[in-house]
Amino acid sequence: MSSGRSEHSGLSNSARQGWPAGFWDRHPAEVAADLIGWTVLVNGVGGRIVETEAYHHEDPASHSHSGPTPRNAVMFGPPAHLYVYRSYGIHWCMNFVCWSGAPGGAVLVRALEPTRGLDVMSERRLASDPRALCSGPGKLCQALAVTRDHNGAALDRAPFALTPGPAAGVVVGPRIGITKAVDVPWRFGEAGSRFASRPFRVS
DNA sequence: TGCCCGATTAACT
DNA sequence: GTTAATCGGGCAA
Repeated sequence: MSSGRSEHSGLSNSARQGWPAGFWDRHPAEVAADLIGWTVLVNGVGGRIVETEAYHHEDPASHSHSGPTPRNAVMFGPPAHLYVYRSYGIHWCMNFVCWSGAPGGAVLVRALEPTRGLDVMSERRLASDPRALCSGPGKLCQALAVTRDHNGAALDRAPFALTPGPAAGVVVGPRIGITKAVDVPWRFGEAGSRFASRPFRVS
């Protein structure tokens, strides 16, 4: 990777990335839905986002619900940055911070359709089936080698690249693995994708 | 300081 | 369907 960018074009970083103006300054559920179909790469390795979940500062299930702490501080910082946390003492999970009139919003990236660096991801995951590489928040962080070191990183700067792309359609459902606000339909996925962590209920 | 529990995963029965 | 692995955050004592 590493092309010679960073010229003084007068464009913001987000404009160079092709992000729509104000994209991140919305409710996390809107951002989460619109991120379906986009491509996220870390050092050139990654794929299309096919599953996301939204978390909001007033949402009991969100890490940001009780206000800023050392762990979730990034959620209260600028949008389009990465919030990475340890899950069950074993896995890493990554979120994209967004803004919704108040700080504390984020989108959990739950699954990717692998498109770049399949060989590297297979080595990291010790799995060859493409559907086993990024079909879960812990799995995709392992496949992309995302760890606490990336907490607070900007999405428009190396090693990250996040670019818009089309989705076949977006399906919605309740979030997974939480015990509070279990009925809020803030899980989003690409319709018909075989790379989700779990299937969406067909409506 | 100690205890409980979690935005998970893989390997079981 | 059930469960162990594993550890840091949050809260009670």
